[in-house]
Amino acid sequence: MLNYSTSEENYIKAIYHLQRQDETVTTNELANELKTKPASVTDMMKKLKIKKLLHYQPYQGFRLSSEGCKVALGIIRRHRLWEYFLAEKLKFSWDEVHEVAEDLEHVSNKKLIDKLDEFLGFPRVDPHGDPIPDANGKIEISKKICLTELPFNTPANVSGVSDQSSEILELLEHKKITIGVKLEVKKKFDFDNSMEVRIGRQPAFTISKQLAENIFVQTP
Amino acid sequence: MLNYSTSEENYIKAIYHLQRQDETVTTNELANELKTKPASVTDMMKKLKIKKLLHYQPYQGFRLSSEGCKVALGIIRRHRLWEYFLAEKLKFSWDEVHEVAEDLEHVSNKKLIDKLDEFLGFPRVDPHGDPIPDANGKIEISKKICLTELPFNTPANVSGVSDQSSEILELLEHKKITIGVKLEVKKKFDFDNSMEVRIGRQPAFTISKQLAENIFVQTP
DNA sequence: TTAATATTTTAGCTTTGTCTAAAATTATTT
DNA sequence: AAATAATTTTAGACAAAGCTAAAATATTAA
Repeated sequence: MLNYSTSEENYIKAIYHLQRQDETVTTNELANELKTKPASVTDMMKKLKIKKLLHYQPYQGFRLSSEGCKVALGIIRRHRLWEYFLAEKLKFSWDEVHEVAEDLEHVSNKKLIDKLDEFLGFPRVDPHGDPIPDANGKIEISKKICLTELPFNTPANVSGVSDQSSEILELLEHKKITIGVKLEVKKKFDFDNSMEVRIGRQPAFTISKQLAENIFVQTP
Repeated sequence: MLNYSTSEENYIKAIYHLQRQDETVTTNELANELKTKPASVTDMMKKLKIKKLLHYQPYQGFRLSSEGCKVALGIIRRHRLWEYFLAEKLKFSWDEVHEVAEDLEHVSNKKLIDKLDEFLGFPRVDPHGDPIPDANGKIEISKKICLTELPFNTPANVSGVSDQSSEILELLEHKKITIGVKLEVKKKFDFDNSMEVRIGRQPAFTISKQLAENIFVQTP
């Protein structure tokens, strides 16, 4: 596996994330994501095409090649392991880890990352509930859905919240809803769209439509 | 505290280490240390002078300003804390940590480093026995001397070995001489320059001239 | 104290990654 | 289907950090 510059890595990672939703990524989308200019994107795309990391025909958008995907998964593995380390060991709060991991992820020493993985006990998800690729780049693809879309009686793990205000965190803490907790939906009420959910075997309790809309879960 | 590029940081760090021995650092010395060319050094010196990180008159060599020293100590703090982490937590061996820390040291997030320091229990020396500057840049200046120069009956901590061959490591392991161990010299023999040393209160034992020449110690 | 040698600096070129402005292409409307 | 609008690419510049070769300065030696 070759070595790529920080800039190249940031482009590869951004394309990987953007092409999840859409089929092919456009120049403007990527420029917007990376807070750069379309002309810079085109320059880099030419470079990454030569390195065989992506498929790209002028004016037709681009997507990662299988080699490009492998590289992206390596970067994401590093990013998420560092996020886990920062939250779990250094006691960074949930919303701080991403920014710091953005820098750490570019230190690409395979032995370092594999030993870090081992030290952390081979975690399978990062502090936001996103899956961590293993040393071979394998990743558990479990789609993140909104709690409002979870069918009845289907256990799912809480994997994140979209709003990160202190107000919502206060409420989540009170209701003992934290990342990784296993939830299932028992009832929904059409009147106000509130729902009753249950954590494990504990008694069910009610959460509002507003809260449910901000909670994301993953089914294994 | 401003932010500096990886390249600038490498120059600052190298000057810091070189000016320990000598008073003023020369272009050739620095080029040699950084495996670069004298012309590149001159370019960077002009840049660092403008940033007030060093004192420099053309053809007269250079030394760090007090601001430059502060920056250097920050880099060294990061480097040595990561070295400690790699050795202590990730179980990297002694001679592997330096190279990996060379990359990690450039991630300059103050909160990250201070939390790492706390997580590690505020270690005072790195795995080579070199002191770690604290969050304010204070460093315990204890000179590293060769075991052959240590006066009789003066306890000192083993802080490193110059040779790192497997042969010497085997011998050190056998004699239970590891980094941090407190030693004192009891006797020297002029015939072969061998010496008798003692670890703590244990019985004294003999080490050869060749071995003593490769062991460095620090007096508190 | 000149002359020869070594060191340091300058000048000019290269690469990487960015930018702006203009040209080319694609998409949308009328 | 042509005209307008939006997107994308090209062309040309710039800053950072490096290099080589030549010029300038210091040092050493005769």
